[in-house]
This record gives sequence, C-alpha cells and structure tokens, in this order.
Amino acid sequence: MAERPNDQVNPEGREPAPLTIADRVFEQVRLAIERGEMPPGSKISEPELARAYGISRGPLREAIGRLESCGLVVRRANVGARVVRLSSEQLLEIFQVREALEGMAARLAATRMSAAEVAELRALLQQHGAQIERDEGQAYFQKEGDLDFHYRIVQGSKNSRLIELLCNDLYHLVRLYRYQFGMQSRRAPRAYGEHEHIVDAIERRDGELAELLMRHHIRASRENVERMLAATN
Amino acid sequence: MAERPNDQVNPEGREPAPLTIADRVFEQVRLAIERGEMPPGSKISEPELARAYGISRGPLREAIGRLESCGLVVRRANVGARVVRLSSEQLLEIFQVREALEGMAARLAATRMSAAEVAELRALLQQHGAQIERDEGQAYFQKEGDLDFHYRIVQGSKNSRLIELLCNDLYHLVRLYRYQFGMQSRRAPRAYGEHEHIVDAIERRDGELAELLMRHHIRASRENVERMLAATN
DNA sequence: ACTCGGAAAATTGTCGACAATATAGTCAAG
DNA sequence: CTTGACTATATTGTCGACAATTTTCCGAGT
Repeated sequence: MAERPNDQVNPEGREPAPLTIADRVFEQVRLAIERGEMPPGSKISEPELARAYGISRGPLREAIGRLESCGLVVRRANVGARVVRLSSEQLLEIFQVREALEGMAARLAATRMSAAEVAELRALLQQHGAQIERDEGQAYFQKEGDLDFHYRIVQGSKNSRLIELLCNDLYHLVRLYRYQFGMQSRRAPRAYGEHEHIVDAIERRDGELAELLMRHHIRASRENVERMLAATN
Repeated sequence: MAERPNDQVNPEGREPAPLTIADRVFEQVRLAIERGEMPPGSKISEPELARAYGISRGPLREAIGRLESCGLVVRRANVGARVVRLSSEQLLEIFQVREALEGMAARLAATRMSAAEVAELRALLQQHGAQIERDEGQAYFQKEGDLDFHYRIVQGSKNSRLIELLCNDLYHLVRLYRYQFGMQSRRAPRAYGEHEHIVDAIERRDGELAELLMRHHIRASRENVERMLAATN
C-alpha cells in the first residue's frame, strides 16, 4: 500500500468540514422550501421525504431540526413539521429585526471593510444599476441582487454572530417570503439610489450615517411591503 | 371506563406542548452548562451523557443539536461537541448584537407596553434598587436582576422574533459568560440609574429616546467588560 | 343527517446495533 | 530520544425496528 491518491490535503489550511448526510439533505430541503417547491403550510412527512432522498429518518430528522432553528419550519411534538407560513405580522417583525441588525452591520462595515471590499461593493452596485436600466419594469433579478448587496455589507461588518444571524437565518426567511408573497415592486430605482448613498457613507467611513441610511432604507422597504399587503387584503 | 380523571383540559386554550425526552434533557443540559457544571471547552461525550440521563443517543443528539443552534455548544462532524468557549472577541460581538436588538426592543416597548406592564417594570426596578442598597458591594444577585430587567423590556416589544432571538439564544450565552468570566462589577449603581432613565422614557412613550438610552446602557456595559478583559489579560 | 365514540392506520418519538471516521496507543526505524 | 506509520480503541454517523401518540375512518346512536 504505497501511495494514497485520494488523500489530497486542500491548499487552504481549513478542512472542508466533511459533509454528513444531514448536512446535504438540509441544504436540499432548504433550497426546495425557498424555491417554493414545498409551499408554505405544507406538511413534511418524515417517511415520505426519507424515501424521496433515499436516506433513513435519522439524518432527516436532524435536517428538519436545523430547518426549524432557521425558522423555515415549525414543528409540534407528536404531530410533525410544516413549512412555515408567514403571517403579515411576522413578516413585519422580520423587517424590524433586520432594521436593527443591518443598521449595526452598516455601522461596523463603515469602519471595518477594506478599501478593496468597498471597491467591490461599488462595482456590484454599478452592475445592478446597469441591470435595472436594461430590465426596466420587471426588476426580478434585481431582488436577488438586493439581497446580494445587503449580504456583502453584513459580511463587511466582520461580526461573526451578526453574519450568522442574518445570512444563515433571516435571509432564508426573506427569500421564502418573496416566493410566498411574490411581489415585484416598482421600488427598484429608489432602492438603488438608497444603496448608492449607503456605499458613499461607508466609503467616507461614516458609520453613524451608514447606520442611519441603512435603517431608513429597510424601513422604506418595510413600509412598501406594508402598503402592498394592505392593498391585496 | 367511565370518567377519565387525568384528562383535564387546561383552562387556557393552548396545549401544554407535550414534553418529549429531547425537550427535557435539552433543558437539563442547558442549565448544567449555564451553571458552569460543564465548563467551557469541555467535551460532550454522547455515550457518557446518554448513560448519565438514562436515555438513548437519539434524543440526546437532538438536544445537542438545539444547544448548538443556541450557540451554547460547538460541533464538528465526526469529532463531537464541546461546550462553547467564548473568546473576548466573541463576547464583544454579542454585546454589539445586543445593542442593536435591545435598542429596537426598547423602542418598540415604549409604544407597545401596557400601562400595567410599565408599572410592573417600575416595581421590579425599585426592588432592585432596595437590593443594591442592602448588598452594597457584592451585587451578585443584581446581575441576574439586570437580566430580568432586560428580559421584561424585550417581552414588552411584543415582537416574537426579537423575543426569541434574545431570550432563547443570546441571554443563555450572556449567563454562560458570567460564569466563564465571573465578573462582579462595581457598576451596579450606575447601571441602576440607567435603568431608571430607560423606564422613564418608556413611560413617556418616547421610543426614540428609549432606544438611545438602551443602546448607551449596553455600550457602557460592553466598555466595562472590555476594560476588565484588558486588565486581566 | 349529524354527532359522538371507538377501532384501525399512519406518523412521530425512542431505542439498540452496525458502519464510518477520528483518536490513542504501540512499535519500528532513523 | 524523536519521528513516523500502523494497529487498536473509542466515538460519531446511520440504519432499521419497536413503542407511543395522533389522525383517520367507520359505525352506532340520537
């Protein structure tokens, strides 16, 4: 037994964190939920899903548990799990939490992002601007782009707990609601302008202003959603 | 089989949520960790703990999974779980998240707490004040009282997601750090004064001010911790 | 026809055993 | 004595089966 061909040590010092079955199926089910393939309120049958993915119920239950802690799934003992159905109140609650957390993220990002990161952020923003001009009305992809923008700023905060809370939990819910409520807003151009101001503040290293602008931005987005909810209901 | 004596339907419409084994052992292990009985960094052996609680590894693994999503435990695949050991950076990160979230909570509480709730909050505060005067220097219990105070305000926000994030996740970590770093501060009287101002603002229904004061309060607490960390290291 | 009660089916919670991986220990080579 | 590879042990991940609970279905009674 001389060489071991498949034993490559990856160049980075960090191990790739060996993927367990639960990890894989967690990601798969999460994507299925966010894409709307498992509609909100639908029941999650353990035996059925286990057969579908060709695994046992053990790892599946662990995956469901993690989905629950993300807020994508609600579970009751001895009854089962269902894909979360966000009430309008819960949706507005999420916006309030986002306002607080992302405001702080913007404040921190203003002092902690490197010049290179700020440059990348601005490049991303310009790309979005071009996309808006092209797409004009149906700024559908811009919505995912919007989350990209927020994602970068959160990363720029360099606060791991903040990053985890927003990117691993809340943003999943935000994506889900976009499928559940399926709203494309006419707000894209205005949001784009707000994004520009936020990057300006970050570039000037003005954390106070960056937080203020980010909070206004998210509040405006919330009020927009509020209006659309009031219109349909 | 006429009557069913043990089948009392509880007066409230809500079922008591039947407790599963995983629920129970989750609470037990959580308490053990927060009390320092399982010191930070110590390994969590599944077979050992399972024997200790007289249960199988199945529910235990679910409990550990939930502890992980609380941040009380860190887990690596194929290696196992350990009680989290908070670095000073992580501790300061938690304070930043608290500043953002509890600031928002105070803002909301100012407009959403009932008059009765505000009165209760003030009563609790007076009780703390009396306790401080009695205990004088070693305001140890005041620390738990401090968390009680914050707890109430968070509840007063009536934002279920905010409540869950703070009361079910972050506060557990805060309690843990108090055991890990075991600091009793001389800051109690000053903190008490800040609490008073916060209640005043809430009573006046001034959400803007309540948020500002709460954020200053938490930032002061963070800076205090920062100094003590710098002193010991 | 509707409601209430009870049996049957299905689903979730729990358990013990096996497989895969990581850690500890041992021995030989330098 | 240290270093390295190999073996042995222990731990984690996964599986299938059983127990407990819930839901469904069906029939009797009013």
